[in-house]
Amino acid sequence: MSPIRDIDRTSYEPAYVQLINILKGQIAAGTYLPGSRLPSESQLCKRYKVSPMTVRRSIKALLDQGVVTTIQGSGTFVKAPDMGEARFSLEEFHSLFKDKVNTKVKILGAMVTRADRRIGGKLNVTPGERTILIRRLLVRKSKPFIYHREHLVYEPGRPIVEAELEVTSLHGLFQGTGESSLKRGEFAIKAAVLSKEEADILESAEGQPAFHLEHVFYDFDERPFSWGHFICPGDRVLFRADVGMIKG
Amino acid sequence: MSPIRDIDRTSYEPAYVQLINILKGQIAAGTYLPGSRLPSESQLCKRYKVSPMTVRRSIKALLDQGVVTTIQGSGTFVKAPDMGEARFSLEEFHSLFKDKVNTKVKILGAMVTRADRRIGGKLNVTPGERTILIRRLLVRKSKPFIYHREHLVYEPGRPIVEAELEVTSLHGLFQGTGESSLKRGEFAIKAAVLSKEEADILESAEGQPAFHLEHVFYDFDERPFSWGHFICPGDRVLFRADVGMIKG
DNA sequence: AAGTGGTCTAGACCACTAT
DNA sequence: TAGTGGTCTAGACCACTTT
Repeated sequence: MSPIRDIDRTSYEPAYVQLINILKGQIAAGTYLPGSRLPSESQLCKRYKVSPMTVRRSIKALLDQGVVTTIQGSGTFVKAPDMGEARFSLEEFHSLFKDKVNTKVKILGAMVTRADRRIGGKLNVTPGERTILIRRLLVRKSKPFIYHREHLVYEPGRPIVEAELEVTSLHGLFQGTGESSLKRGEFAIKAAVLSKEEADILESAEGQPAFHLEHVFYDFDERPFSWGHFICPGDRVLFRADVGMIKG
Repeated sequence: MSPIRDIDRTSYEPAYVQLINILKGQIAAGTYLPGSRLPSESQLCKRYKVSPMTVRRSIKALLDQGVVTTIQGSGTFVKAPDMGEARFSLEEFHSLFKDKVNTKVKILGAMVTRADRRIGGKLNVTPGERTILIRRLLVRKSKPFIYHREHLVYEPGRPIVEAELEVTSLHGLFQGTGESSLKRGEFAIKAAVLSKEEADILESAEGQPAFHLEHVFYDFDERPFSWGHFICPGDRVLFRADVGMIKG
C-alpha cells in the first residue's frame, strides 16, 4: 500500500519527526497490529541510519501519545486503544474567552458576605468570616452565555485578591498574567440543571441540563483564595476527546 | 527555606528525575516566578554537573507538564497556570470497569433495527439499512449505575461487530483486547437530564442531571462501526483536572 | 549469554535571539 | 558576535527479559 520510506536528510522536518510518522503510518496501516512487537531500537538504528538517541526520541513520543508500551528487556509493543486514556480539554470553552470581539464580561455584583460551612471548607476560613462574592456574566454576541459565581477570601493585604476584583475580562482568569501569584488550580465538571435564578440570568429555562465547572485556585503558599463555578447550559459547550491513532 | 540540592549519584533515582524535582521545587517555592527565565542549559550543566542531554531531558519534561515555555535563542521561561490546559480524564469512570468484583454488566437487550437519519449519519450507512441496538446496564454492588446504548453496523462478515456482540464485560470496550481491529475512538461529554426510561432503568428520578458520554469507534479502514452513549446520573461520577504546579 | 530498553556522556552543528 | 535552545552523533554502562 504505502511504500517504505527512508529518512529524508534534506527535509526541513527533523529526523525524529519523520521516524515518528513512519512508525505511526505503519501502525495505522496495520503493518504492526496491537500487541505485536516493533523492531528493536538497534534494528531501527540500522534500518533508518540514525543514532540510538534519535530512535529513542521517536519511541518516547509514541509512548507519550499512548500508541506503544515499552517493556525493559523485552521490547516495544503496539498498544490497543484504551478508553481510560481519553483526555478532555477546555479548549472550546477557553476559546470563548479569547474572542475579545464577540465576548464581553459583565459584573452582575460584588459584595461582602459571611462564609457558611461549605465556603469555609473550600477556602479554609472559619465559618462566619468575611468573604467576597463576585457574580459575572459572560456575554457572547449580546447573548448571555456563561454565568460565573466566585467566592474570594476577604484579606485586603493579599494582592491576588485585589487583582481578582479588577478582573472584568475573564481572560485574566484563564491565562495567568505572568505576574500573579496564582500557583495552581483544581477543576471539576459536574452535571446539573439550571435553577430558576440561573435560567433567568442565562435566558434559558429552569431545569435545562447544564455544566457546572467548579474551580479552586491556590496561591504560592498553597492557600486557597478563590472558589467558584462557571455555569453553562449544556447545549452551548461540548467536551471532546480522542483515543488511539488520530487521523489516517 | 529549602536548601539547594545537588544530584545524588548514589540514588536509585535517575539524574534527570532529580533535576526535574529540583527545578519544580524552586518554581513552586517562588525562586523562579512566572514569566522569569530559568538558568540556561549550559549553566545548568555546570551547576549540576550533568551532560547537556540530561538537562534537555529534564527541561523537556517540564515543557510537557506545562510548567515552562522554551523560546529558541532566548531562553526557558516559567509559565503561569493556564486554565485552557486543564485535561479531564475518565479515570474515575474507568475504574468502575476494572473492579470486576463489585461491577457486573447485564445485557438488557439486543435487536436488529433500521437506521434513522441520525444513526445513519454517525455510522455512515444509508438510512433504512439494518443496524443493531444493544442496551447494557452496568451494575455496581447490585445497584444500577450506568446505562449504555450502542448502535452497531449490521455486517455479519465484520469480525469487530461479531466480537462486540459478545461483550458482556464492558471492560472489553474500555481496554482493547489486543487482537481487535479497533483503531480509534471519539468521545464527547454532554450535559443531560434523565428521561423517564433512563430514570426507571437507573433507579433514579426523571429530570435528574446526568452525563451523556457519547462515543464513536472506528476500525482500521477508518469506518465507524459503533456509536452510542454511556448515561450516568451526575452525582455518581466526577471529571477532575489540575492546572499549574501539582502538590508541594 | 544474548538481546532489549533505560540512562548518560561529551561533544558537534544548526537556527534563532539579543545586543 | 555571543548566547540560547534544537537536533544529532557514536558510543558507554546498566537493569532486565528471554533463551
